[in-house]
Amino acid sequence: MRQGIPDATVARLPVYLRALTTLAEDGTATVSSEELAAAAGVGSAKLRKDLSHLGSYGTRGVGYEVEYLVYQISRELGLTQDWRVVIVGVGNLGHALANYGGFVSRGFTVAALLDADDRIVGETVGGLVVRPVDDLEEVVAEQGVHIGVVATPAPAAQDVCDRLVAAGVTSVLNFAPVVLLVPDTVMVRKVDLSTELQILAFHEQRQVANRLSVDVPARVVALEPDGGTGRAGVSP
Amino acid sequence: MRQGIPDATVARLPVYLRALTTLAEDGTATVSSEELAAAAGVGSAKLRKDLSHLGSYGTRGVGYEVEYLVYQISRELGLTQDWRVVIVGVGNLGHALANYGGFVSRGFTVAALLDADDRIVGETVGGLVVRPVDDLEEVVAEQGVHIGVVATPAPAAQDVCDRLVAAGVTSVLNFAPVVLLVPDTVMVRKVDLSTELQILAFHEQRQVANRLSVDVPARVVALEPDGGTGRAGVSP
DNA sequence: CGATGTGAAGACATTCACAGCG
DNA sequence: CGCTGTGAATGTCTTCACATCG
Repeated sequence: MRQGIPDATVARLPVYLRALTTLAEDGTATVSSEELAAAAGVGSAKLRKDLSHLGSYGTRGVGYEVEYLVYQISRELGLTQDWRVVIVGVGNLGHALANYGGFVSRGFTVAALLDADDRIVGETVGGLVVRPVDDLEEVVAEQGVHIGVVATPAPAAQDVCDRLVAAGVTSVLNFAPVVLLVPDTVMVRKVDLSTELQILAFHEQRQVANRLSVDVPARVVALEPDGGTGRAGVSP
Repeated sequence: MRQGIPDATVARLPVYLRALTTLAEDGTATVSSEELAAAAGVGSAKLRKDLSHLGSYGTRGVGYEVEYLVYQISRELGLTQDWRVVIVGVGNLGHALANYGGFVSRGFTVAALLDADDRIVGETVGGLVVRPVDDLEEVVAEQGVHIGVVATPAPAAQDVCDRLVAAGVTSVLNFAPVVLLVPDTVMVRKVDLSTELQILAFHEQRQVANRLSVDVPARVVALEPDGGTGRAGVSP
């Protein structure tokens, strides 16, 4: 039950959480695994297996109590405490991030916005005054920042990341199109537009190829199980 | 050799491609799997296995020719042809996307920017005039759009997605914090800030817990930037 | 010789199918 | 009876270790 939730499960918990909060707003009190799975875009067996890693929070013959499950998942993800975030780089993307409502909504506080450009420093974005990037170490130390968001141009990203790590940040969310090198003790997650588009392009290409060879019952096409639960078009 | 490159491999090819183009700009002619793997932040065995799915493009005892490998990966990802993209929703995030340079850089053309807000329609963003969202079907049909980017507020996302799909789009990149329901024939990938932050929070929480129990040498390892599922591990 | 390419082994994740409980 | 929770089976990905070849 406890001790080590699989990474694949952790990656899906936020999706379940979102579906559950939506249900809660609609006034739904309980859900079956079937219903919740549909709302989250996964199979019901996978959902039940995922939830079983947190404990036995369902009722057989009934389902899950929405409010209770929201709390349990939130606790497991560490959202019952507040995490302070610093955003470095207030360009187009940084603006979008700073104004993103869901950011603050659950457990995350933007401690500061930093930028290297004098023309941006001093501006107010999302209710915060942009500070010079030189304040980085000071901000991290004084505000007890845990998570750094790198939204700088590519050339500056590694340097900013190094400074974040040196200042004590142990989680980094990277929007710059570079591979950040960090010590083993630091966790990095990357969000990359071109990567996503390129993955979509690959699937588009294959789909077009399949469309052309529809008439030809080549035996190589046998890879597709087809029929009922074939490829759902969802991210891995 | 051909027929079915694993999804996990496809998700990493863009990373290799980026590392390779950087190397090419620096004038490097050949790389070993060891070097390229380091630049991409993966293990060398994994890299070789990944590349082996494309074919035998290396030279034993030497390594890979950078230019040649760039071409082969690009071709495999379908980047040798041009994919037309429509961006729906030109708020903060849409602005960032429209101005994102790497967007156009390789194989992607923004066919149009659409928005439902009259105050934004008519503005010029990233060199394009924002058009009303009512033009969606027309734009998709006339420009032969393959990929739709949903950057709208959450409540509008599913509706926009439905219209994209009905108009013939078969790949969708979703930035709205909702689970989009689509037919099996359509591929959706999701980019979600809160999801990423929540996954980081989970690992932060666990790291803090580990730090408190000092005697137990449970070292948090491997961060591994990747597409889709984030994997990271804790070694026993 | 040295680095690729790859079977084989192992780790991890998903799916199945049903026992067990409310 | 209906739905959860879970062992067992299946499938997928990663890692190892070395034969192979330029």
